[in-house]
Formats: sequence, C-alpha cells, structure tokens
Amino acid sequence: MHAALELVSSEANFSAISLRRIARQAGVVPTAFYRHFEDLDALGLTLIEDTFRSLRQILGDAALASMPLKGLVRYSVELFAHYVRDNRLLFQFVVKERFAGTVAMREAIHNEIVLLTNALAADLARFDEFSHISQDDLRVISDLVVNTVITLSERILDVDPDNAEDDALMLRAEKQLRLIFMGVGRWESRSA
Amino acid sequence: MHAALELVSSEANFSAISLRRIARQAGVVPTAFYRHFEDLDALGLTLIEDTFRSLRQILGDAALASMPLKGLVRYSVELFAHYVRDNRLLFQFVVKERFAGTVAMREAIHNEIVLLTNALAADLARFDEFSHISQDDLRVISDLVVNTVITLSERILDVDPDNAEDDALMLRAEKQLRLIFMGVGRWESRSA
DNA sequence: TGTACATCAGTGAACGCGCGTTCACTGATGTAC
DNA sequence: TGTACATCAGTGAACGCGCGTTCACTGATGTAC
Repeated sequence: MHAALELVSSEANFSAISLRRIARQAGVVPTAFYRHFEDLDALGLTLIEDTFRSLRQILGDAALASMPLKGLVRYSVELFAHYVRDNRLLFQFVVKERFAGTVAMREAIHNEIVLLTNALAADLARFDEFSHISQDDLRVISDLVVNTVITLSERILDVDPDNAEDDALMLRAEKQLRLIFMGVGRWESRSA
Repeated sequence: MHAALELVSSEANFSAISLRRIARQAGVVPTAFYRHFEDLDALGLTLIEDTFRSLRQILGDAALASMPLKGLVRYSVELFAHYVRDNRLLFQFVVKERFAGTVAMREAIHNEIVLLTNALAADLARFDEFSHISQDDLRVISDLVVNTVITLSERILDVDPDNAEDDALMLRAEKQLRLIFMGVGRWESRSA
C-alpha cells in the first residue's frame, strides 16, 4: 500500500502505474501482490477507505459541535490542514482519483464527502445562530463549506511540504469561510 | 482529438488510454497519429488549450462587467452551465486531468483558472457595490466564486445529460453565490 | 518441551498480449510554371 | 490547359518491452496436542 502511494504521489495517477511497478517499489516479486489483494482495484478502494476512516475519526474526536462558534473557523481550518499535511500521500491519492479513478473509486470518494457534508449540516443545526435557517439551506451552506475546505487541501498538497506557503493558503480559506458565515447571518430561508 | 475525448469520457482518464486505442477509435492506423502530434502529451495539451480558448471567448463576449449586478448571478450560472453542457467531452477531459494529468497539463489548467479568477476580480472592481473591498479581498472572493462554479460544472458532468437534474444543481450553485455576495455586503477590508 | 501439521508471504519461470515507435511505402491533393 | 513536382495523411510490417496472471515451489511462523 505504501509503495502504491509513493508512486502515485511522485508521478502520474493510479491507473498509470502497474502492478509490477508497485511490487518493485515494495521490494517484492509481482506475484506476491496477490497474497494481499485480489487486484489493483481492491488496493485502490482500500486506500480510499483508510483515508476517510481516519479522517472521520479525527473530526469526530474534535467534537466541533460542542465548541463556541467564535474561533471555530480558525480552529477547524488548522485542524484539517494539519491532518492533510500529516497524511500527504493518502490525500494526494484521493484528490487524484476523485475524478480520474474507476467508477467504484469515484463513487466511494463521493459518498464519503456526502457523509462529511451531512455531518457538518447536523453540527451547524445545533447552533442557535443558525436557528433561522432551514434544513435544506443548512445543507447548501455545508456543501459550500466542504468544497472550500477540499479546495484548501488540494492546494496544500500542491505546494512543496517544506515551503511555508501553507499559511497564506490557510488565511485565504479562513477569510472565505468567514465571508460565507457573514452571508449566513443575513440569510433568510424562505418556504417554497 | 475527438477519438481521445470519447475514450476519456467513456472510460478511465487520459493516461490510461493508449495511442493505439485512440487511433483505433479514430479509424486509423497507429502510425497515422504521428502525422498530427509529436506524442500523447502534445495531444493532451492541445485539448486543454482548445477548451479554455473558447471558454475565454464565450465569457468575453458575454461582457458581464457591463451588466447590472441584479440578476447577474443567475445569468452567469446559466451561461456557464449551458456552455459546459455543450462541451461535455472537453470539460470532462479537463476535470479529470486537472489533478491526474501530467505536470505540464496540470500547470496549463491551473494557469487558465488563475486567469479566469483575475478577470473576475477585475470585473467585480468595476461595480460601485464593491468599492469598499480591497484588491486583495476581491481576489479572495473571486477565488471562492470560481471554485463554486468549477464544482457546479463537475457536478453537471457527473449526471446523465438526458436527466433534468441539472436544474437542482444550478439552483444550489445560485444560492451559494448569492450567499457569498450577501457576505460581501457586510465585508470590511481591514488594512494590515 | 517436543513433534506434526497448517497457514502464510514470498519466489521464479513462463505465457500470450498490447504497447510505442521505426521505417519505407502509397496515393491523393495542392502549387508552379 | 497541361505537366512536373512537393506536400500531406495514411499504410502495414516489424522491433523489443513491460504488462497481468498462471503455476508449482520454498521456507518461516503459528497452533494443537
């Protein structure tokens, strides 16, 4: 698994690297691969599952819903950015395969993102500040927030890890999220 | 070029399809490929250039900056969604290669998106409503808007073209953009 | 503590296949005079 | 209007290579009694 991540990170994408190259990178004979996975698809899906399983755990542990709204944006962005940096190879894999992967991989990633969006909408619903917003609109807002955070992680992964440019990226994302929540303050959910 | 787009659209991504498959799809012998392109990289870059050249033209012709702000969001979203649908194969290609393509392709796409963001920031600067926003902040806002529109097009490309689900996607994107501009109304650019 | 057996990860040879690229070629279309 | 030549897109044979997958194998580690 690690060999596959290294190859995808340093060149091309998952469909462009062969079983034999992964085995070579892992220092093992090609046939040894079959001791661990049915085929390359199974490996790819496992990598995606692992990424999101631990992401869900991190976000769950953070218990964001029980925090004061003030400062939540900055804290969440920093938590997330830190986690992305700590799992650079896994996230690079997911970002590349989100649109370029097999149908099964794309669906797996999409479903996980929908789960995150739902969880965020449920968390937001617990704040008094958002009591005037309908359920549907909370989902629309959560969707925008999740997309903004995804874009942030794509950018963090795009810059050299030793480069301190990350701070500028985080500041921009924070600004964008604060802008969104300013809009939410003025938002009125109209019944259809 | 069309054969390559068809293959990328119907399966996998550009790095996963071979020169021979493209030639076969085009009804031509593999060596005929070299009459038109140096190699596959050159073909990929040409497809990206074509996509953005005509997108820039469409957006330029629309002269959005000279329109009243009211109704601009809806009009822009509809214009863009229409264009994406009309160029489904090209956009599917770009979406897949934005992160999974070669370094040259990724950079080409990234640069084009930066150009679009700059153009939007310049357009926004012409509205009196945004005169209280700094240049930097206009870029941050444009960035958020562009990302939201990119996400919309990714979603339009993901649903079946005969399916009328597009309307729901467009409504959501419109809501998100209006939310952003509500935030802009309350935004105050602080000098550092 | 010792013995017998099962499980497991890795080995290495072999297969047929599709790949990118080379080369010399053909024949249709365009251009110069 | 007719002739000679250049340009161009496509052809088809051939090459060496890396690929995924099969198979029977080896030897280390774990388990039962």
